[in-house]
Amino acid sequence: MAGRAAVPEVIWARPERTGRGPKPAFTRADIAAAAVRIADAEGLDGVTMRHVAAELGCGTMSLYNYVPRKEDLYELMIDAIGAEHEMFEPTGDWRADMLRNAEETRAIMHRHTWAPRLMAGVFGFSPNTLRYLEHCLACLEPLDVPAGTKTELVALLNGVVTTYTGNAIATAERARSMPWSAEEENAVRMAYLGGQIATGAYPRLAAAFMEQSGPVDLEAVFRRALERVLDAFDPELR
Amino acid sequence: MAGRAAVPEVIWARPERTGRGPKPAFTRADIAAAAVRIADAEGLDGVTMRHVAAELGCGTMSLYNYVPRKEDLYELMIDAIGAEHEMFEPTGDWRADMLRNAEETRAIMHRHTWAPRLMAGVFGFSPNTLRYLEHCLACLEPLDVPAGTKTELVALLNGVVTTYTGNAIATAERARSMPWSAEEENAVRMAYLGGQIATGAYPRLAAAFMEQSGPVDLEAVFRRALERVLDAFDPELR
DNA sequence: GCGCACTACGTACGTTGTACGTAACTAGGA
DNA sequence: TCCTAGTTACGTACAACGTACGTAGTGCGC
Repeated sequence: MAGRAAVPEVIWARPERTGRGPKPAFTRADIAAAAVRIADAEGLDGVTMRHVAAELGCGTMSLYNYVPRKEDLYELMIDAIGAEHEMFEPTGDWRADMLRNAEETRAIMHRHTWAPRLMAGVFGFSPNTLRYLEHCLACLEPLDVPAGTKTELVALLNGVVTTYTGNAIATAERARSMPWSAEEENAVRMAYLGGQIATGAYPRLAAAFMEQSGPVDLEAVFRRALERVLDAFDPELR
Repeated sequence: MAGRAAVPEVIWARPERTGRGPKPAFTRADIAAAAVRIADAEGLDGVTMRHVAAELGCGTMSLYNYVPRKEDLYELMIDAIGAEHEMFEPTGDWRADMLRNAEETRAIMHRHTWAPRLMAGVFGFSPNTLRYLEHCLACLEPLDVPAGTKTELVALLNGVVTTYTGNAIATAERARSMPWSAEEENAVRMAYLGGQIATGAYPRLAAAFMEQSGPVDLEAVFRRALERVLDAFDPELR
């Protein structure tokens, strides 16, 4: 009975150990840690079943005892970095707390640049994701809106963080497997953009580019976006 | 001299035709259309170089004359569906216009369910992307904020649309290559979530779930998110 | 203590992106 | 006008991927 299940399966629902047979050599945490280590060092494309198995020191196919599909390995990775969230005691200032949560998410993603790409595609109700969601709801206790609105706030804020951080990181991550640097690629793209603007086909876009002096401060743009999202949920501002 | 360039390259910067040699059999539009057709019918994973070439009726490697890397094929696809934007005459009501733009983006993504996955990763300054950005800036003409703020609005709004639509679509798209339906997978995930909530480990999350009666109206959630983002940029509300 | 569920993992298959080599073709410079 | 250099076309080949399958060994529960 080695076949793969013909029915959907959530890896978190399957018990890590079922009393029978030899003791497993690794825990899920071991496997997740190995995969994260590789992704950090070599990028997400370095995370192959063979490579993770080698990192653990076991045969490739042994991995499939723990992880039925590669996608589940990704879920393990997301859950693993979810543990890096600090889950601090809420201060009573929901805005400040949520801002802190968002900044922390961003920091985690910068530590693990492959995270945005993964999070965009996975539904993700892993244990640590749930704990983080619960933590956010705790921070939002002082906010006087329906619970449903609070989850919408968390979702929207997370989405914005992922999008912004993901975009900021995407070029760097992609450049990893290329024979050129992220700066070089960026320069080429900007040169092309400049050329297009110079054609006069995009007057308003041109004006927007002329307006700014010096390079864009992505950090500030990100922070402004967060503030705006929080504004949109603040009853005192409406 | 068949080697690939050792320097970053933007496909849009390379001329489609350089007077020398035999006439190319296809245009970039042909290729993009073929790839889009396949992705619509079989999902993004169906878009392989071999498959696209077969759809065009040429040898696999001939494709590489037009598209140096597969990633560039993706850029072609994104640009192609960008042409589906309506670029209507701005009405003078920037909120209504931007709402319409966002709804249109969402509609396009629902027509091409692979789009969110692609857009998340690509920097994207394709011709049609630029035209759409210019169109948005035209719609935002009546809004009295700096041009930089306007581009931030467009970016944020687009990010929210992509995130929300992408999440809504992700499960369906993934289920395509699996032996089970999206509904089945969703049911299993929800069952797991219910079980977790029932443990009492996530009291606030549990409360949020008990609060809602019936299934979530994703459409309404999406629309509320849009309104909130627009609110956040509306000077009259601050 | 017996049997069965489980772990371990080597082998093998189908598929992917794409490097490389070769043949055919055509526009510009002589 | 012819020559030649740059293009197009595409078959072959390779390395790497996810993973199905089979077999051997292990140890818990009855």
